Amino acid sequence: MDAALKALAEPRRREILRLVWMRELPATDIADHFGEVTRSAISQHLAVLKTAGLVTERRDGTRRLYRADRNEMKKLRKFLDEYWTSGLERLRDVAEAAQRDKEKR
Amino acid sequence: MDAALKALAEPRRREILRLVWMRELPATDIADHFGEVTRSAISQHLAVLKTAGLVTERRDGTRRLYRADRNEMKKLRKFLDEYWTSGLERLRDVAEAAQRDKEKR
DNA sequence: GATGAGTATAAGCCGTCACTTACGTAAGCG
DNA sequence: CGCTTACGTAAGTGACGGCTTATACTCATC
Repeated sequence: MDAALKALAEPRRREILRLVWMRELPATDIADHFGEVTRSAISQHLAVLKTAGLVTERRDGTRRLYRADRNEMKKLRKFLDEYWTSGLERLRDVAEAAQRDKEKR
Repeated sequence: MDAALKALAEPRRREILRLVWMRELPATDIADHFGEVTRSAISQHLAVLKTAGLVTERRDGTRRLYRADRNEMKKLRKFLDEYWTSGLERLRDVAEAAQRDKEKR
């Protein structure tokens, strides 16, 4: 989850993710979309996305086809929705704060 | 939106955000929660979160009280939900890909 | 098996980032 | 007014991240 958020923090990776959101695309086509950057750079971004689980890779001959893993994105969304409000740690922190307040009085 | 995602990529900032999710908290109390890091570091994290709009600051005497801006988080969620599927650019890309396919044949 | 297309990986550069230490500032209090 | 409390800000450092250039890999084709 940490890796996914980090991966999304990079604008170029978000753009890639969008490109392969609805269809598979070979690395070259993805790279072509970014005129001002090397294929190598894109390849590295793809590696990051793949490691983060946000993208899947399928080989077809010499080509590698990438596609967004929408399910992983769904998990991320769920994480973002629930993380802040998840119970146990929440309660512990409230207790700690109350303790501090008490001590100060 | 870019700033918000970048801010969330840092685990410590997510933890801070969780601490001030349901209640205001002065900077010192937040810093105390992280035994292994300096107050200064936390202060800098708070600045990042504030710049990203994820947190609001309210002054009370010498203290500064922080609280999560839940509305901003909502906006972020919406962005994450819609970005990949937003129409126009999507269609343009599909057209481009089709063009490439055609040229290669 | 040599050649070429499609792609990853290695090495190195440079900017950014999280961190610490040191200092500055502003509000309350004696 | 001095002192303390609660904080931010400046400066410096080490690590990391994205980039390029150069090299290696892998699969099809001849």
